[in-house]
Amino acid sequence: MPELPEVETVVRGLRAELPGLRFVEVRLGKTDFIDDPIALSDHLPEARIVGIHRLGKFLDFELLAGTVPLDETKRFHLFVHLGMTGQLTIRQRGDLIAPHTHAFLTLDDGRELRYRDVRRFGRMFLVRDSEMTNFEGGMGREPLEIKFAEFRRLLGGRNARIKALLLDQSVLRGMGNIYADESLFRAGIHPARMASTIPTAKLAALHRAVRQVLNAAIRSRGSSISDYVDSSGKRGKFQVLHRVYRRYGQDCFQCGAGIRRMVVAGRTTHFCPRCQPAPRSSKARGNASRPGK
DNA sequence: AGCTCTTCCTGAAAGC
DNA sequence: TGCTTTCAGGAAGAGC
Repeated sequence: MPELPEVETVVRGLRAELPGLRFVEVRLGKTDFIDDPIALSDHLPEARIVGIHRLGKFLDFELLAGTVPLDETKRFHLFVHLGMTGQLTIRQRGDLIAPHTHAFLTLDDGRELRYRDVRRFGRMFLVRDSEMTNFEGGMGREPLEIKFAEFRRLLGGRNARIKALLLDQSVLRGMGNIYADESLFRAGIHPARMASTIPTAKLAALHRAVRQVLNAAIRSRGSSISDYVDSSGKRGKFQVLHRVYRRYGQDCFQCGAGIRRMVVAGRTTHFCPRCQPAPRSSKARGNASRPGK
């Protein structure tokens, strides 16, 4: 599923190809994942792509309006969230159309940007440039940029499970299930642990682990568990480097114990019971299951 | 404040 | 073999 490293990989791929080009035509299939399909059809044609950025798990296409100005500055943004199974790829106009492709944004060089999303958990919407500050203000901090002092301030005192906080996009933007589990393993912290009980040194280890895991995943061009592909349709490679995620029942690479899974924050959570011990005092509720039982 | 449950959606995998 | 059920999960909303 696309999280920060996957979205970053897609953004980098698109950024190498698209800036300077104009959209010329919009064709939409199913539109239930698009906030306002008519707005897309009205405003994207003739819009010029001036930049492509990542905000958390969102792709941000910075655009200059063509014939229909969205506001007086003519600058606006197309936001795309890939949800669970979203794919954004650049194709030639005549290329075979994969099933579940729901948006075709034709470019003035003859190619097209296609959005495919089997489960349609993704999202697409426009944001006025004047509303960007407000929009971004409602989001959490970038995990790769946040300094430890703020990391500790935002997470340290909270009476919530540490994994729930890592997944909360209004705290940190961009972490998902895979990288939350992988970061907690590398920091040696049990996912159900209450954040307020984590010693500063451990919290610092988590802050480091988050950056290390995300950067390593970006270098591997993301994790392809099910549908994820980059902007040219290629799968990522980081899934082979996962140490806990989806390794239920297999041996921990670090200590040999069996990797377990439990539900934390409503998500399937993988962890090593020996490398990430549950704190003795506060019972880490939720029953970790062992393979075979 | 923070938790669980539900909803959205489809295909793969498990169950019978 | 083939049909039915379960599961996966990002995010938002309901209800406790």
